[in-house]
Amino acid sequence: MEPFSWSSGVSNSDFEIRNDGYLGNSSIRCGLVLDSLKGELVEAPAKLERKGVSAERTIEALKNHSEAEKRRRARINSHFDTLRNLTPGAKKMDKASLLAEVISHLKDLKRKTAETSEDCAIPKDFDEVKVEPEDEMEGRPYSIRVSLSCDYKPGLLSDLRQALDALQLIIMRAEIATLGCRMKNVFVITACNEDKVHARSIYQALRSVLDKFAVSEQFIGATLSNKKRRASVFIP
Amino acid sequence: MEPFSWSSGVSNSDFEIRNDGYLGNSSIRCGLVLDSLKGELVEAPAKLERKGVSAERTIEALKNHSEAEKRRRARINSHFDTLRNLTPGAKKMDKASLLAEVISHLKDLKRKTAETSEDCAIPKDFDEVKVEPEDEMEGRPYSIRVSLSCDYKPGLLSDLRQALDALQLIIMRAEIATLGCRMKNVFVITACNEDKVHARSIYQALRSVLDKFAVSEQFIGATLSNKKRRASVFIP
DNA sequence: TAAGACACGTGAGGC
DNA sequence: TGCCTCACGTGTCTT
Repeated sequence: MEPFSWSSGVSNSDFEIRNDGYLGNSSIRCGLVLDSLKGELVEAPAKLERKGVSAERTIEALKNHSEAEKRRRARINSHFDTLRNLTPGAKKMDKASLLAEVISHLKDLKRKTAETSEDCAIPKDFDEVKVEPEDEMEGRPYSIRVSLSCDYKPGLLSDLRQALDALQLIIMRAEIATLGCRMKNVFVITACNEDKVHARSIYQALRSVLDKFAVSEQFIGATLSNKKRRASVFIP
Repeated sequence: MEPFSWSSGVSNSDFEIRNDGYLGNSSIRCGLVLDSLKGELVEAPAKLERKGVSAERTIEALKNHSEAEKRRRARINSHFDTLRNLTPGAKKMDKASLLAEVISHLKDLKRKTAETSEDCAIPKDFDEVKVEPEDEMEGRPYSIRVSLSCDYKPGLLSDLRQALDALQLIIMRAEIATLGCRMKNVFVITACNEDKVHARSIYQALRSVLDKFAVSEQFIGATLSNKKRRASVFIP
């Protein structure tokens, strides 16, 4: 039993015809390819024999084509290499995994930059206290990032600092951004001792400081704070 | 004149032999390939005829192979699509250009994050005043980024502020980071009127403020009216 | 042996 | 027509 047959398209006469000095593109091959749908070897679609094209020109074109394709592959692969070099730990990684890694890296960086610019750039219009774990602080584990937006008030910062001191926390980093009368404050803190830092108590301590200042404002009067509030609107 | 010859390896007997039910991997092809170095069609290197392998198994293997390769290509291409989607303005871009774009984007983001973390994170050990153009501020053109590291001193910030006010500058953004006794300060500023901002005069104004405090430290012990001064510090 | 990754040469299709 | 990009099936090397 024969699974396929040579007889149909690849007869001797076929070869003789194709050997007369004029070649179609695919007549270099014998014309048998695997048809993966049918699962058998079939005759390749017959090409027109171009009567006006010489074999030399066809070979020349074919050579140019394959060389151009080679250059294209080289170009792409050099970019792959570059990516491998500037992606940490992605050396000797196959193309698919490398691309996946690059994608996640890209998303990561995008997220991080968005976060940092949100972090420090512009105080929010509304008051906010945020307490979240900070994973990437070298050395100290269990450090915590606190960010809060509020109106600027004299004495508020030192009160905040005292509140954190009372909880026996070390301030690793402090950033303050102001815009108009608004203020944004970012702390990175760890515990003095090796105890775990309790986000909830930090939040409550800071919140109560802010509340204290908010209450004091109610007695001062609304006209001043209105003016201040308006000041925060006029700059991007 | 014939540029190549069919006679050498692809005789009729060759085909008959290869049609006996046992095929080597490449015997499906006729065995003629383009040698791009010599620029002619040459006989492909002859494969061993594996006597123990049936044609069915070979076809099966070939099918599996090509399908696996298809899956691999699909995997890679889907990553290319993902990259196209999350790279701004890289829709409908060919693979090489896309990769180049991704690479420059990646470098850009890396540089930006490094800059911002250098910007704001930790005050330098040595005193420094840096004045540089800020390109990416929306709305306002000709804005300038000023960053300076120095020891924290009471009253220094308000003096800096007065110095900038004297130059008729608007403070768009102010960030302050402290670590121990050191302080880092980043301002983004533009001119009040439409005049071009002069980096040199800004630098000199800030430098003279720092110099003043450096000198005054030699005479005074810096213990005086700490709290009062600190209260007036953070208003842009 | 089998499965995976890669480079290759080729055909198709877009300007 | 020529040049370019892409998908395809294949040969080869590695695990």
